[in-house]
Amino acid sequence: MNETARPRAILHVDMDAFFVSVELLERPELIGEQVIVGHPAGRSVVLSASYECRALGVRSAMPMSTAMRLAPQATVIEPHQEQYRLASRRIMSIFRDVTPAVQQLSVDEAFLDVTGSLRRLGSPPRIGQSIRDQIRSELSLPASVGIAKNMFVAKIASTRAKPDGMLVIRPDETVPFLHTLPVSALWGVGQRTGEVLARAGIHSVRDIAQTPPATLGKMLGSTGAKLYELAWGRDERAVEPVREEKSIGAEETFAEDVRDPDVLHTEFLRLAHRVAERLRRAGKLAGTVAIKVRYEDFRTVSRSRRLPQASSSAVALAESATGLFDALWRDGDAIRLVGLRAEQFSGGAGVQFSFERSDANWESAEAAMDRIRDRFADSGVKPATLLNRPAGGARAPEEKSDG
DNA sequence: TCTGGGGTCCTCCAGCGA
DNA sequence: TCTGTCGCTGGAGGACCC
Repeated sequence: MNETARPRAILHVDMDAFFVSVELLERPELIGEQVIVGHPAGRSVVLSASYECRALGVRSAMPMSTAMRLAPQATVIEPHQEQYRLASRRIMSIFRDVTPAVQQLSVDEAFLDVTGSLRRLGSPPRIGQSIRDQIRSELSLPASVGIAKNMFVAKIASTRAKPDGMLVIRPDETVPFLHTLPVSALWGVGQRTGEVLARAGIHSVRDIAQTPPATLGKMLGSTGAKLYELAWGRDERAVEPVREEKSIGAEETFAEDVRDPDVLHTEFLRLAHRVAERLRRAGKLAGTVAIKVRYEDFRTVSRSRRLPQASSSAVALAESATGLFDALWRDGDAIRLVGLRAEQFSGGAGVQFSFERSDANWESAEAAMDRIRDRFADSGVKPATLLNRPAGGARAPEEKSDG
C-alpha cells in the first residue's frame, strides 16, 4: 500500500526552561535575570535554570551548592508543582486538538504524529508554528519544536532549536544532520556508554555509522546495534498515546545520614503509604516490592521480593520492604536515601475481601483513609505509627506529600 | 562539586522443569 | 537413574532519561 511508503511527520514539542518560565509569569520583574527553581538548602539539586544561568554553566540536576557557586547572583525560587501540572494539562490539550497521536514524555514535552493531520492542518512546519503560537497566546510560555520523519530525530531537532525556536529536518537531510553531532546526542548514550565509545576512538555519530555493527555489539551488546541504526537515522517506533505504568515508587533523601534502623523502618512505612495510596487510586495491585538503599558513600543497592498475594496495602508493602531492608542492615551503616517501589501490577478494581488475603482488611482501612483525605484535605489522617514522627527528608516541609 | 525523585529498559545470573 | 542442555522466569543492579 502507498500509505506505508508515505514518510511520517513527527513533531517533538519541548517547553523551554519550563519551571522557570511558569514562575516568571508570577514574577515578570525577573525576566532576563538569573533564575533557578529548586530548594535552596540541604541536599537538593537544580530543577530548572533560566538561560541566563545556563550561560554560566548551571544545569538541571546539578547540586544546588555548585549552582550557587557558578551563579551567586541568581534568584532561587521554590518549586510549585501544582502550577506546573496545570500548565502541562493545558499544553497537552492543545496538542490533542491537533492529533490524537500524542505521546507525553514528561510534564513539559511530547511527541505528536501529525501524519494524519496534514490534509486538515497544512504542512508540518505550519502545524508546528501554529502550536507554538497557541501556547504563547494562551499560556504566555515559550516552546521549541523539532520536526522530522521519526521520533529520535525530531527530539534532537527540538533540542537544537532551543530556546524558543523550530527546526525542520527533512528526510534527505537526516543523515548529514546526524553526522555532525557528538555521540552523546544519541538516545541511550550517557556517561558510561560515552566512555566505552571514547576508549575505542568513537566520538561522533558519524564515527558510529562507520563502525561495523558487529564491532559495536562486542563493545555494547544489543545497545551497539541500536546505536548503529540511530546513527543512520533509522527509528521506526510509533508514537504511543497510552503507555501503561509499570511501576510506582517513592524515595526520600535524608537531610543527614541516618544510623538508626527504627527511623528507617518508619521511613519505609511512610513511603509504603505514599505508594499504596497511588496504587489504590490507579486501581492496581503490586505483585513485587523493591527497595533501594543508598549509603553515605553513594553506593546504592536494591532488593526485591514477590508478595505472597498481590496487594495495594501499605502494611503489606512496608512489611516486605522492612524484611528486605533488615537482611541488608549492618550495625554502623549510615544511610543517605531509602526508596520503595511497587512492580508487577495486576488490576485491582473490584477486589473483594478474602480469607486468603490477610491484608485485605488493611486495604479496606487504608482506602477509607484515602476517602477521608479526599473529602477533608486538611484532616491530617494518617496511621498511628506515623503520628508525631517528623519526616526525615531533605525537602522543605510544605512539599511533603503525606500528612 | 558532590550528586533529587520518578521512572523505563536492559543484561546478567541463578533456579527450575522439561 | 543420572547428567547435561535448553528455555523460561525472577531477582539484582546498571544505565539512562526528564
